Amino acid sequence: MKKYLVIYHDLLSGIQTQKYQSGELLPSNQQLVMRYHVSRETVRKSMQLLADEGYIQTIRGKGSLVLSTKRFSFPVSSIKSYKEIVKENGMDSKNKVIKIQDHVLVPENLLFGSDQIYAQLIVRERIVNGIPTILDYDYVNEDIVKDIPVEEAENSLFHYFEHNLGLTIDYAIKHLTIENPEYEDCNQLEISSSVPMVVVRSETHLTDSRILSYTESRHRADKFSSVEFARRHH
Amino acid sequence: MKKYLVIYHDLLSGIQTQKYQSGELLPSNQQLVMRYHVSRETVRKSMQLLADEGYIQTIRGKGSLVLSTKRFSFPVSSIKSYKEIVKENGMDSKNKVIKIQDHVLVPENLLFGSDQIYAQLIVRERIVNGIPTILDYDYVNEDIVKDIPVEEAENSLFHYFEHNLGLTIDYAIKHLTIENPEYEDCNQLEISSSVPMVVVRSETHLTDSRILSYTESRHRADKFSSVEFARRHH
DNA sequence: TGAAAAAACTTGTCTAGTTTTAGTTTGGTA
DNA sequence: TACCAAACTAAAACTAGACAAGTTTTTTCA
Repeated sequence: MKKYLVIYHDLLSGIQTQKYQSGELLPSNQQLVMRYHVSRETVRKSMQLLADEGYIQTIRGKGSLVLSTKRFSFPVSSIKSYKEIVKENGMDSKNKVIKIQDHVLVPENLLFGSDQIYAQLIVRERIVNGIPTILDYDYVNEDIVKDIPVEEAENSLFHYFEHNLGLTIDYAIKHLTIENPEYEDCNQLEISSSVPMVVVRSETHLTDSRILSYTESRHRADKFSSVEFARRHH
Repeated sequence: MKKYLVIYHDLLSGIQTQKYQSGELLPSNQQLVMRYHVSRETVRKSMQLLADEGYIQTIRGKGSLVLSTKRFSFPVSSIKSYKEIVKENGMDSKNKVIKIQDHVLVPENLLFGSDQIYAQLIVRERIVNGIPTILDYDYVNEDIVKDIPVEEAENSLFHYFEHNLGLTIDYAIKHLTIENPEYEDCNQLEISSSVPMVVVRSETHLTDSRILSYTESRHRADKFSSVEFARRHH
């Protein structure tokens, strides 16, 4: 693995296990240079990543301050699989595949101007702490992935793409709106039509910019919560 | 200004003015090294910023691809003043100060566990395309900023903090939830109580990690739209 | 002419330094 | 004791290279 990622992951797990507690300083760049036998630029690359993601705040002349750890959230501005979110937040969650359908045209309202393609549709329900909370519609580009096994969809599509197929997911564009529930929402999630839905529509891309999938994620608004970290560039 | 930011801003404005169109490649690292008389690492830092923010996709062996430009949005995962958003999106918008009040305790539900502080409260209404859309409650830390002039609040608080007071805003943590409207929401925004509200509560920090302000931003959900770019780190 | 090899570019990672900027500590002086 | 300046520490920005790993173009030769 790349050196700067090794250091990044070491420090991150140190923060997550509270070896480095919030309010404390991380080891200085120079200390890490000696510990890992790398150049300072490499150490700084790791720090940059941690700072971008809101884990630390570097202060010139002082050191790198560990910020207070994040609270539970559905992340809008990072790419994580549902499995990863559940794991990070220690949630009790189940994943139910409702439907898998081959060779479906991706609906117009998910395309945002891109070309229309055929995809494999996977509909899933996320049950968080016993409550059906999210309905997910994944349209996976059939030029890239074919015949997704049900048990993989039940587990994690991202994990299947990355580990079994060797694909590298790189970036996504997400649109978030609030909408009235459809019949399907009320029916599947067992809610009244007065509960609004948070709808996140996204395009997921590979490193070569090809579109891997379109996703529509429909959340009960009353169970929706998102925490975002943002940094200002001057 | 820092060299890498000069290059970053040059390239960004080139993308925004369509001098570099989406689907095309930016000038190569080497070309930029010669054009700006800087080292390659400096050029790469600029590219890194553009890639992080979703403007380009770098492809090894090929170059830096310009991605399709973003559509209108209220950004959740970046720190921008309302003024900046309006400008970027060419919106017609008015800003009305409703109330300014000194020495107010910041409400518990905005603190997320931080210590309680006294602040100057500024309540504002954002009128987008003639429709009252957003209610903003800003609680500005009175240890840092005192006596904000009404005309500055009418214009842009961020601009006042950064340009008049020389403060450097650095990062923010934002919590997004969907809630039922309060009486004040319906009254000020002239909406029925059946329109849900998108509520964004945030802490804004300075470079030294001190909290500059707490903000509660209440949006009519039917007028809310957010586009986010997310990159996966491997 | 066609295929393979080589050259020329591209970005990615890393090194080992220098100079600048900004806090912290400390020690002397009024 | 209060305060200022100097010394110290640590990160920020930058430089000038090296080599790797891809892509594209050109050349070579069978």
